[in-house]
Amino acid sequence: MKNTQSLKLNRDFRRVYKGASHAGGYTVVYARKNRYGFNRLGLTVSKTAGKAVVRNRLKRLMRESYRLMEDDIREGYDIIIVARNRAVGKTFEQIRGDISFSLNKLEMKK
RNA sequence: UAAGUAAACGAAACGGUCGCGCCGGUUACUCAUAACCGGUGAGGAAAGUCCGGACUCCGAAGAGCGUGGAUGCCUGCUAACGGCAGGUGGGGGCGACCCUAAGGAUAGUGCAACAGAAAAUAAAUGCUCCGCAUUUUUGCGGAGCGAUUGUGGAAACGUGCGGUAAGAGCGCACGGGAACGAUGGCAACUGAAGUUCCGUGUAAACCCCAUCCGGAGCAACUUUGGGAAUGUUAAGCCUGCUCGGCGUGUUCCCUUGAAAGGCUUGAGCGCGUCGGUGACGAUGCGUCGAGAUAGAUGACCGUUAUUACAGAACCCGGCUUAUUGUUUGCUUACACG
RNA sequence: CGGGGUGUAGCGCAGGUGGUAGCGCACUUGACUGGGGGUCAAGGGGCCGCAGGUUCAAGUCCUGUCACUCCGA
Repeated sequence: MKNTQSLKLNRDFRRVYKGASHAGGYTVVYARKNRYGFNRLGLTVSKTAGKAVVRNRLKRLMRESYRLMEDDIREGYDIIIVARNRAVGKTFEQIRGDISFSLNKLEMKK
């Protein structure tokens, strides 16, 4: 993704969790403004969601959803997408629509 | 056709648009990096982490010992193994075929509930004979005996006949078991003829015997700083030598965060040939097929008949577990020829 | 990567030295009360996570396996 880095450190995650959030049907989206000129994306899937294959599948769907709407998102924010356990087995369109709705609610779209 | 049994193979393919990790090339840039082009990119179990190794460190990892651990029929294969192959003994199945921790109970110790006379140096109820007492019934004492008796998983080799006062492998016939044993086999084992003998089970109870094992693990481990003190012994540079300097060595203090290596060419893979019943070995030719670091394989669409279990994190050989499809050999039953 | 623990009645736990598995709460029935609560009495409920083995006999011993959970690097 051309204008986005991945969010890695635990202290960064804890900082973002204090920011704005919106819970959708399958995901929860957190966002907080950062000091950089680009976005940072963190993905979280709980261990209770399933085995490694299931968790990787969810992360890929979430990353692909973000990639396709990256151009419409305002820059300079840290964003975390957390998958809820009920998202297991859902299609790409369901996940993408859920994330898009949450980002609109957070007024992250340009 | 049905049921069963043993194996083998596969784990989607092709195309289009967007996107990701690594490698190579070109261009731009001081570098980091960016763009473009090309190549490459998860499994049969990658899983569980149950064994064995490689590798690294622990001063050395060589030998011995063990109130430690593991293994446990034999022979072989292998780097090694608790794995595999072939066989032996035992067990299951009508059969194809399958299962098997399978050394030692005359080295010693322990345990065997309940029931039963008795659960391991057998004798309670009893049976027979003798003596004494007693009207009889019977009682007491002595000697002999191991047949009988609700039990029990297991009861003193089994059945029959003889024999005897009563009895008893006491003797005989048939059968069973143990030790020795010809033959065959590298061995486990086999076990002819014959001889001797016949009081249980449990070692996945302690134990004995034989064999093997040093410990920890890639978050292993290695490299990459600053300052001070000490020393000039060895190697290197400044010089041909000495001295001196740099650097190196040792010790202490600060920094506890980061980067790089380890990281993929290996007991490798494919196809032949030869040896072996086989596991496997030898050899010829060809070939390079992931290497990330919050962890790369995704989204949408088309065609064909199409998906279950499931995602590498140092590597390799096994084992176990999860799970899908196809094919083949064989067995049994039924029907037809 | 390495190490440990747990699984037994609806729930929480004993029993781990082989010999027919218990305790508390809960549940059912009855009695006391006009009724409820409470108390008392009686009772039901288990193949001890699963599979196989050793043994006369396994919750207990052995092997494999599944799930949950904790600790260390």
